[in-house]
Amino acid sequence: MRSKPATIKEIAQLLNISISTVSRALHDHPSIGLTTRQKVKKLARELNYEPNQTAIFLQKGRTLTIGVILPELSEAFFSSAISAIEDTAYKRNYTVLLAQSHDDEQLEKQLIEKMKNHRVDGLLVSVAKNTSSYQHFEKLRQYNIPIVFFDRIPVMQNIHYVACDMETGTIDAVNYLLKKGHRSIGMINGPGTLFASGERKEGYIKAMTKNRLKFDPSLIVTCDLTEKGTQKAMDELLASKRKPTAIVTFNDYVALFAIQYAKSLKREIENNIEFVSYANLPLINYMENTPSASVEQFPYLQGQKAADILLDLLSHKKQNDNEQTAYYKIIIESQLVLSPQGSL
Amino acid sequence: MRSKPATIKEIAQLLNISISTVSRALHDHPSIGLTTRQKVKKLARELNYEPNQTAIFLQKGRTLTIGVILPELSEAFFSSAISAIEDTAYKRNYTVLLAQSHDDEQLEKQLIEKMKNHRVDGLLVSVAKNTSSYQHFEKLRQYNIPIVFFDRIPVMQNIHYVACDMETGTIDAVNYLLKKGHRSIGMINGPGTLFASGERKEGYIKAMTKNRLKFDPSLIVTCDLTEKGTQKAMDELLASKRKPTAIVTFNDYVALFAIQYAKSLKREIENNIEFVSYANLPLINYMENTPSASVEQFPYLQGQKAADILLDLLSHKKQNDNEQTAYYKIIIESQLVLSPQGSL
DNA sequence: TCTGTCAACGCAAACGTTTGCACCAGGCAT
DNA sequence: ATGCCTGGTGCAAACGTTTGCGTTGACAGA
Repeated sequence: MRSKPATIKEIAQLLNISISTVSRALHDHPSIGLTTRQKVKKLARELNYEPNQTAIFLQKGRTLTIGVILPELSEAFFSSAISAIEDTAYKRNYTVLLAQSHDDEQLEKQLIEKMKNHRVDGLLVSVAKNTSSYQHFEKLRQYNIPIVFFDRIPVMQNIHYVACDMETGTIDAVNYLLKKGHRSIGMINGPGTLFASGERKEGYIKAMTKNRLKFDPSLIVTCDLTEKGTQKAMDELLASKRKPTAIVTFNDYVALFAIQYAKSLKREIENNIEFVSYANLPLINYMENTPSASVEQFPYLQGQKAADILLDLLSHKKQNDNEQTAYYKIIIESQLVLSPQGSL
Repeated sequence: MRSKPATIKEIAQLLNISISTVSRALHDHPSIGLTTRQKVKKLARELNYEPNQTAIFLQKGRTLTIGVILPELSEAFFSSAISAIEDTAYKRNYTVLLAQSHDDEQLEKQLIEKMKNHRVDGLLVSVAKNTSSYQHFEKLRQYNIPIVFFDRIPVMQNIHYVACDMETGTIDAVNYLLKKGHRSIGMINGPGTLFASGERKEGYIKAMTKNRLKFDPSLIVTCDLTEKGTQKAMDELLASKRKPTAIVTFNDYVALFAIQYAKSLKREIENNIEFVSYANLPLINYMENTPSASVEQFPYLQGQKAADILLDLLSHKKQNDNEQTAYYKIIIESQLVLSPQGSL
């Protein structure tokens, strides 16, 4: 019947008491008499009263809202992460404000602004793949809006983040290939700007040296993660003196591009290259010509942890406020999983 | 340096002018002199002023925010839809508040409440699969918060929705198979409780009868969408008198299970069965042994349309306000798309 | 000189809450 | 009787904006 939601004010008028009394009654403030309290609550129920959050936000300076900015919602990895984030936020009575950067640095900056305007209490960010300057993140620090990064971590000091340690997974992956007899193992890595690229490289090198194998830099090439970029990377790799018989690729997409490209070359050798990748496609299990193993990155877990950290940060905010000393740096161990079909 | 964002008030004090002048200056109100306007804007830029949305919301009664409630974010269909929704909302300067119901009716109700408290301007909903009562939706009507449903539509009068018509797509699929010479076409359908199953069945029957072929009920089997269920369904189908040479499956997962199972049988005939499915896996393009065609449901388009409708509704709100007469009922025609690799 | 016009600006209410403080009656001890 | 506490309540400021209306001052026309 009513088109506008009931307000505390109306309740007060109807009951002939003051606004503050109503407010306190609804919050079970001890200084309100039992009878008034009950009267207020009763009427509130009848009027279907619901507090206007926007007013509360303005008054309290907190919105019970966290912003999430990530590159692409439709990517399996991120949709899984956002699912986790929403779940844990919901449990702590927070709501999530969503935005995707489409891997565009400019857009990412705008979104940060927007989130700030919306006065989110905190931010969860997986940075765009070609973001190179981090001022927009720094800026938020001045406003005391905590950020927790996940998966795609910027190269910054003093930040909270949760990421998956690709190094151990990579070591496992290389060891796995070595054990299968491969001696020349290539790697198609991501852009050097990504933290994740560094880890993969480190893992690769460590695994090689630990196995007393010499590390050939020409066996690691980078690419921009596009199909064309992958093909270029493959060309480089195949042109190297020590043609790799196995290749570790930056992610499943790159793996698929590379595999298709290798097949298109129609040469026996290229066709028999064994691939290992990093899991982000749920479907990999259903496919043929998949990488023979994948390094699992646990997107749901990452999202969950990141949200947990942020919410913890928010609930402890009063205490340490600006004297931020400790930074969360959660590392989830990646894990090598063999494809069901086994090797090629 | 400053921990709190600058306010309009501070600008006013620093410039020794009134708050209202600052506000108007920032909005290019004609009654403000050029010089003051420039002074204000300059200082605002220097102070890094950003309007506090929560205050504006309170004052204007609109939040420039839309809520989205859907069953499961990590499902490819929905993650694609939400991606579209976010994109179109962003273009119109809206932000999306996200929540997933996990197909739980109770949770869905709570989320609706929460969205209402957050004063979202409108709502986009894909209802939980076992939601049976719709009062929580009705209630919103009283508060004049428009809802647009998409994909999963409740059985209600006078609602806005956008959905995909599976029937035509199914007809196309069957016709396609008939044209390729198949005469015995099987169907592995979903549970009878799903609306979507009914549509598929209808389409199948219509296509058959329209082509003057008799409809053999034993060629339609249902399954619970699991791998085991699919295999059972396949067994039923293969045991039927008229062994199908082509099969339409409820979705891509079922198709993959069925294809793998068929291959495992290692018999020439089973191995040559042609499959057509309903697209929900983005990856199908990268795979071998895929269905030779898919009925596309356009999740991105559905999300986009639904968001468009909602935003239109919101922008025209003043005019018609409560005298809602016309309801958007958008049906997107599903469409048969052939796999890139062509048929098997 | 007076009136009217108009550009430029300020006042204050309003949006819905929360909360520190003041207030008042009644009861109790001194 | 005076003082003091205390349970119960109201006042009013504050959060940051927007906006209808009122107020200036200058300047043109008479």
